[in-house]
Amino acid sequence: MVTSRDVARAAGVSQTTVSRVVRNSDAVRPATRERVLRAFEELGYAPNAAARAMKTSRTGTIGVVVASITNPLYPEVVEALSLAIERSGRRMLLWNSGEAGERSAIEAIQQRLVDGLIFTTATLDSATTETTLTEALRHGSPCVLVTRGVEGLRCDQVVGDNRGGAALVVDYLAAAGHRRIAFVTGPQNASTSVEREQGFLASMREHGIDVLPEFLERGDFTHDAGEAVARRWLKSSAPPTAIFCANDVTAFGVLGAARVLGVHVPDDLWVVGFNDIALASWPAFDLTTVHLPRQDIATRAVERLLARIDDPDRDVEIDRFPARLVVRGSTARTPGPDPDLRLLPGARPRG
Amino acid sequence: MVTSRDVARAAGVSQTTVSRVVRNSDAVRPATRERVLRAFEELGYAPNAAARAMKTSRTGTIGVVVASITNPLYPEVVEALSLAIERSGRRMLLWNSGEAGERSAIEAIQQRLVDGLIFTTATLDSATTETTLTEALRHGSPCVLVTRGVEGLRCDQVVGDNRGGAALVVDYLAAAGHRRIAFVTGPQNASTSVEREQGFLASMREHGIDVLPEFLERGDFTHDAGEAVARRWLKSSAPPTAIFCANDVTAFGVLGAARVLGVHVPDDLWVVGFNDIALASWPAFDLTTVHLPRQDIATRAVERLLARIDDPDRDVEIDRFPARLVVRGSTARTPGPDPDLRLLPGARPRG
DNA sequence: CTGAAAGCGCTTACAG
DNA sequence: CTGAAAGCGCTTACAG
Repeated sequence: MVTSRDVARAAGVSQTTVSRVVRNSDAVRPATRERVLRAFEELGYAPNAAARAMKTSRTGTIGVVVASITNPLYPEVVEALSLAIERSGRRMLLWNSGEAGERSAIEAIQQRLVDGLIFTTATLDSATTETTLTEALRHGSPCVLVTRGVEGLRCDQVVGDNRGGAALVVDYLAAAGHRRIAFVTGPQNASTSVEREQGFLASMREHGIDVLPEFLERGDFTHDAGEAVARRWLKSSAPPTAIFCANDVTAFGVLGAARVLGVHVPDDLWVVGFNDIALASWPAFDLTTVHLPRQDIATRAVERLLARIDDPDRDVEIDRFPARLVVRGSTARTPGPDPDLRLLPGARPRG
Repeated sequence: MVTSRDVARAAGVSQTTVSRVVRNSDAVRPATRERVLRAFEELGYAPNAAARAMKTSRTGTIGVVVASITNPLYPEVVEALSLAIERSGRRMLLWNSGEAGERSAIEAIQQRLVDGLIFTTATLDSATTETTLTEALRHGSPCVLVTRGVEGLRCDQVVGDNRGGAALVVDYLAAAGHRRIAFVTGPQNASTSVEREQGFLASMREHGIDVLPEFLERGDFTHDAGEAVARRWLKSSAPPTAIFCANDVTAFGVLGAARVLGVHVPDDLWVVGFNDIALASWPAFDLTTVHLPRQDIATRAVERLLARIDDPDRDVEIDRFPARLVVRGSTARTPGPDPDLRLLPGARPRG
């Protein structure tokens, strides 16, 4: 390995000067800098990251914890985060395995392998019980929650307006005359699922539409859950006229079931998702859904984390980004009772 | 920060002994170990990763370079790799941004931020021109190529049998009586695309089927490319009866175009992909495709990398895993001229 | 503008 | 079984 000492010898300067050139200090004479840079080239020098981290107690690495990268939402979240992290001149260490990944990430921050952690899949039990996350927060480790939040947790959080987004969907369906509206939730420990369900229920109440108990089903954010639930509903004697899913992937499963059973979308059934992932706009799905500004959320999350790393004692902040309805072919594009909905999807105020 | 020195003081032992307990050395009396472990708990000690890395010149971190995590193949590749990396007790640093990511990764290995690198998206120009990859190899940095290879490069490579997989598809289509077979390639600098095209052309020749020039189209592995090409073909006066795509995502685009144009699959058109990603089995696509053993490939790649890290001078090895045809609803499941194909997909020998 | 020296928090011979 | 000491490769006051 080539060290700064080797470079110093080759350039005929002290190791201190080499270090100054590496860090772009201006306290170096141009001619000296030149000589040192030439020695860099010749020897193929690269400063040792571990040594640097030890002195500065900064690694330049940000950890990101994801429950499952194969859920198609997360590649988009990870891409947005990695872009923001890269723009800040840092690197991304990724953990992919849910519970185990979270534990391993917490360990990493305690070992100072990363400067901070971004959790994309926090679970709601962190609000009340001791988890690896609460433990990390107690130790003062810089953490930010993104996408999924935990109300009441002393931790920076950057999320979307899930209740508002769900309400937009109900407004839209109700305005089009739907009454038999079914809802498929996600995991009960995900804030996204819980808040979307709350938004759905509250908005249905506001519109004076009953939620039939059999039209409220527990899902788990997977394609198969959506397919299974929809099969049951669509084969029943009194199926829903619209199915709203707590995420897009579940809605894809619903569309799959409809196709298999010969139920025509949107003539016989409207389907709505949540997240507006890239696949939603593919013609195979052409899914009406709720859009969240993913890149803005990711960028803000990284900003918050860097601020927290700089000043561990700053006040905790919660950012909530607005949702927007995106109307596509899985619901009728043709004018319903309220044509404004078509023209300004998501622009219509609630209530 | 709590250091091993703090723990030593609290436990009334030397810092050396603390280090021994951390590394699970057996040269510590059980009673002493107990006392030290208690001090760990009390103080919340975690060994500093940078200090350890500096002494051992091992970081326990493996870098993975991906061109685009939002191409649905790569979450599956990354998941398989991360599982294998985690099983080896190491961590994964992920770069997501193609060219820039590759450069940043190479920098990281030179700074000894990672012990080795896995490239999932090597480009063929590395065979002949100087790239960041060839530079890294020249410096003796441990690298492995997975999924995409570069023939003639002095680097461990773990890939699938792309030519053989493409031939399985042609065998299958030809046996079913197809003659008007079109092919959509991927990027010309990806070995997967090039080899699948070569396999397609060679097998078509073997079967004595002409490849019409207008039925060989350059794609780029994206959904939109598949959709655009298929729209053109399907609107022409003499469309193909089967479209074989160099990857699944392109085939999804073809299926989307068929749906939009009212072309029935598989009655009027057969569609075949390559990779067998999870989405291929969703009812929206139900895509016949070529399966590669992704987890086996990933596990082998990590093995090769760890071996290379241990012994930088060992011989370069190329592993090529067999492909298997998976027949689904985008091609007729009903018996064609050769019913064996249905019963033993992929089991039929070539030639 | 430049350099000698201390020290970041570990691991690892070495000596006992 | 235990500890004192050297040293991994940097950064950063400090002195000149």
